Amino acid sequence: MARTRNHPREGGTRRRGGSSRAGDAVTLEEVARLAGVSTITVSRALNQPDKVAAGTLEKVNRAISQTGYVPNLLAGGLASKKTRMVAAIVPSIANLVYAETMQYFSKRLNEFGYQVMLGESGYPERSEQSLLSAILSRRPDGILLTGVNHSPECRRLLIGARIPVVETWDLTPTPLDLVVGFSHERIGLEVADFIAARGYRRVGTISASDRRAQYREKIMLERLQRHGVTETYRVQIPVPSDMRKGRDGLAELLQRGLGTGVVFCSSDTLAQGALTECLARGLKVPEQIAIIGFGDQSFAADTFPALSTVRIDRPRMGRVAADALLARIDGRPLEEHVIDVGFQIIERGTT
Amino acid sequence: MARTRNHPREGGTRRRGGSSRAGDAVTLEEVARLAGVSTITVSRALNQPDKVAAGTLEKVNRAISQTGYVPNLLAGGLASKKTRMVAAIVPSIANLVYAETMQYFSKRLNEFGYQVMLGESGYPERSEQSLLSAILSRRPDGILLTGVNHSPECRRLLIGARIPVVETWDLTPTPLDLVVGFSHERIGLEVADFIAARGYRRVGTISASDRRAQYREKIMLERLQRHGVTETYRVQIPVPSDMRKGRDGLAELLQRGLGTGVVFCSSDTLAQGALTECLARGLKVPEQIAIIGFGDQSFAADTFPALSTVRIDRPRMGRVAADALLARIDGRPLEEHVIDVGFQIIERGTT
DNA sequence: GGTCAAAATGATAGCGCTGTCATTAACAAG
DNA sequence: CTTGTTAATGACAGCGCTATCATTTTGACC
Repeated sequence: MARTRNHPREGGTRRRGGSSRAGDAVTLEEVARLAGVSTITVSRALNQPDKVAAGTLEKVNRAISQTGYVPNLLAGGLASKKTRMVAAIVPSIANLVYAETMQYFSKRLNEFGYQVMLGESGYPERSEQSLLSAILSRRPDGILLTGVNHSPECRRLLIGARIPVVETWDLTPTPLDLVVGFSHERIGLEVADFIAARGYRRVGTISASDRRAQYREKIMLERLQRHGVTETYRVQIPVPSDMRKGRDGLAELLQRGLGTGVVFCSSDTLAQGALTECLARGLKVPEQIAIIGFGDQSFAADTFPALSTVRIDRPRMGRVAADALLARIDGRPLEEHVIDVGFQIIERGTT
Repeated sequence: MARTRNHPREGGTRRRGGSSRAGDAVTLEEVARLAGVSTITVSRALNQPDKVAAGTLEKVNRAISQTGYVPNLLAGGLASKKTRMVAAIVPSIANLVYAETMQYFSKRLNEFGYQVMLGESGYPERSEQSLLSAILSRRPDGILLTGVNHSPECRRLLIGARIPVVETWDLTPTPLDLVVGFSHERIGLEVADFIAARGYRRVGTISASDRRAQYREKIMLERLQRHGVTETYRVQIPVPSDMRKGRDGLAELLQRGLGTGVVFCSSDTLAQGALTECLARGLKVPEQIAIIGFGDQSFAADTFPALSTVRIDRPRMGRVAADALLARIDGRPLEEHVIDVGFQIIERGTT
């Protein structure tokens, strides 16, 4: 067969043979030839420029820009066993609290030449294990996970991968490797104390059916009981949280008998929904219904009234997770394998 | 179970040379040996199971699960020149309209065995070119871009990469390759007509300093002029948009003299901020201030009053972009290279 | 000029997989 | 019993890069 089958998809713009470049992508070898050096020198010029003489460096750089060379990190990664890529698994990127954390995480990593590959574990159709497997196939240098609960198969895969792992959004004394997060238990306790201290006698909760949210709620309710607050109403909503569910949740609490009191929501979004429902019904906030959110998302300070909430320092969590991972990847010693970024109850207008 | 490996997880102390990782990763060869077949057969069992006899397949699968083999897609990609990875560049993942689109885009691609690598172009510190370059180094099989305006260097890189490209969130008769989006011009026109038809005589805008938002605003204002609506007030805010900026924007419009009228915001988030500011000031919506958002994000229907807005079908855009890319990657013919997913003005309670 | 260490560069051998044949097995038809 | 055809499997050569070690060049110093 005389046909070349290099590019089965039709180019549209230009056919082969046009410019200096024949058929395929430029390789190191081509650059080396043009610069009159060996391939390894070009490789060094790219990765350890200080190990190459200034004149050579210049020749190489000229050859690179002349050819429009773009390194092939697949080949590089295969040879060096370093992909300069880090994977991250979050429940959903369409949830701002995770997206924001990822933004800071990626940004930090980018500064050090790493790329982040994002995976969403939120789909029930796709097991976390198959996601993890797909991700590990690309040999990331490290991986970030959300939460500390993983199936035995996942743990096995992670251990087998022998790469640094950082778990986030939770805390555990026995991390797989590293954990950067905060204590949902302490949040539950402190929110309960906060509520009790302000004298609320009736408490409602709107919580997503999310392990961590449920845990905060459970702890809070238990503590509340100890404070003598026993009139509680619970509404559970399926993920993903949105304003509608917050509105509906509040409506249901009301219908169940919560006349006045405070409502603790498992996210600011739900809280904003609850707040809106109060508004729509003409209920005074916080006089009749007080509301506490979770997350301290950017909008929390700007609702009306401004939302009282639990602040999680997501930028810091993202950055600290990135730094910890980088340190482990570089083999630098780490002071702590368990990093608590804490939280803070922010009291604004809704309580 | 021939587990000869030790427990390196403690490590971090091992110096270079000491292959704390990867040195002992299971390879195809090991699986092949255990299954008593050649490596290529294992490869086929994985990638084209129908080309392998049932018995062999079973042997191989047993060997795979015994060894805990995880394929190395770097090696596979290098050899086959197919990475089963698609890159996507969005301005910001912490902006739900993009995050959501990406969610649907990724989901579709995942179903076909592709992984998405996300890049954010929003940082001024990092040029789009360097981002693109970093991404192309990983040899994605295709790439999604946000917008249709790219620097000459970026265009060169993209053309040089010789992979399918889909541009989104805009429309152009001359896409680099494919474009899946909607017309900002038509939105500007229709919103203007909508506003004029309802008899608003005073119009304010709160727009992010984003090329597409500015363009919609410009077109709208021009058309409005033709409708004889000339009392206009414009506020421009820096990205990223948030509720605070919407509130401040509305405050500024009011201060500049917009007594009553309609305000067109470049995003639902800004609109929600504007709405909240009205609420805080006791202004009646829509009687005194009418508000139109953009995007139709999930919360738009649930604000109080519910937000009138321009709906963009993000799930569809994500899916269509994925399908188009998949078709191009597989070399399947495409009916259209320019796909308009349209938009829709949704009238709710704020107008 | 000679010596030696450091700097600069290069040759070689893979990394773990798949494309491309070539080979063998299995089996129906002549 | 050929012959031809398809199914199943394998040998081998890379893909484009970097680790490793070898070699050459440079230059500081006596």
